[in-house]
Amino acid sequence: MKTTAPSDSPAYRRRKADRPDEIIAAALREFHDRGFAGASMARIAKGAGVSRATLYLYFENKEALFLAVAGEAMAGFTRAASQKIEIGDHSTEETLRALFRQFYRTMTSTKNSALLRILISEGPAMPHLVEAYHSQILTTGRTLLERIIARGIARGEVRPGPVASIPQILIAPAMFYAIHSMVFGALENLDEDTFAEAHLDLVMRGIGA
Amino acid sequence: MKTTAPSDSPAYRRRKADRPDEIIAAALREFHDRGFAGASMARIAKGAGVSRATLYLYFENKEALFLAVAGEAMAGFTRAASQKIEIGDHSTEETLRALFRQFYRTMTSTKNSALLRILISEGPAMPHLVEAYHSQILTTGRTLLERIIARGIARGEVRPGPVASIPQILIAPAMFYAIHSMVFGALENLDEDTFAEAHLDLVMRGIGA
DNA sequence: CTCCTTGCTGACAATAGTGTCAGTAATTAG
DNA sequence: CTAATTACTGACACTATTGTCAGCAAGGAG
Repeated sequence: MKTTAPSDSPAYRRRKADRPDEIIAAALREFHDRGFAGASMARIAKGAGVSRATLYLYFENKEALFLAVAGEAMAGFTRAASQKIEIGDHSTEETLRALFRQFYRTMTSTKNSALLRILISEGPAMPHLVEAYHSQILTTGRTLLERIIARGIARGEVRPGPVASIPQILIAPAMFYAIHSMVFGALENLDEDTFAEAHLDLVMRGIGA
Repeated sequence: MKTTAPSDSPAYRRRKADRPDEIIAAALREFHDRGFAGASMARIAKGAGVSRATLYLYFENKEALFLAVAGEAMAGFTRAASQKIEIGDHSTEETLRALFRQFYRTMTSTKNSALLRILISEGPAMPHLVEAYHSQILTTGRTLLERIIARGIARGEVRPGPVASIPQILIAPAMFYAIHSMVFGALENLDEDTFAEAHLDLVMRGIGA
């Protein structure tokens, strides 16, 4: 009783070009919700609107699909980041404000919070993934912050001190926020703007000259 | 050829009192390494030196064991925390220094970093666990920070401002540190003392009057 | 319209894991 | 030393999931 005429409206369409992205999108959701071990290829297939066997047509196995998902999320992250954060001729405060804003917006997108969760939960079992994230994202962000701080010191806007040697600490509140809303978002919603403002205030007073 | 005389040295000992703790300890390792779905009751049993069936003698099923593990970790956390952090008559800086030190020491213990990882990865599937953590630990910590800040303001050591309304942000760097070493510890080791010092410096300048 | 290529699927092992149970043997009581 | 108790185990049934493969049918080529 599904179709009046069996020959009309084919059971499936051939869409070789679109499949990988659709599968990756469905897989991202599943891995995000259930982690690597808990994810089921059957559910991913259903989410992507294909049969389970099709997954193996495009990805060698579950782990290959997982790495494709993570790689895609990382690519998206760096793509979004490199767009806006070029250091212009603004003050240190304005530069950091723009950087943080970008960071908050990026980290609260499902895609990147999923990447973060995945990294934390599956890290021990996937050292090459951790390594990739570390070299592709962390070191980039670190040198960026270093440049901003060095410039701030040169301009007399930033005071040299222990913080300057560990620039990563400046974005810690943003990561805290991301994780907090990821885990406790349902129970207690920290307002993003308020938090971001407090973050910038803390940092600017904390490192200001 | 295992034993010369079969009747000597029994195949197992009955140790009803010690089993639960040993099982929970083995389970903590397994859940930490593999997450809930990835954990295997067989490996936990082997780690605890008992047969798999014995686990079901003490815990109804995998989830019950998991909740026992998480509950134990939380109890240990609050036990350790409530010991030291009573607010004495020290300056705000000294109070925060002691609090942070306690926090760094606590969070880098395997037990609590495991709890954190578990919470992040299994949170969506275990809302009651998230709720328990939130009410037992987060709110306690929050009110503690609030008291410290309020006292600091009253004394003129702390400046009122946006940070004062979101006291959680003060421990964000410590959580950042915990997660960073959890995920990237093998690749890049942030020195705990250096980081803690920068943390305190950032916070004290950030909120100081 | 007919044939051919190939994207896609349903069905098939094979494996790994959970939870159960009757029975064994370690320990205690008498 | 004997009997009763019960902590503990090995083996079983069952389910869920992964990865494979021969064959069907969608859609272009001629």
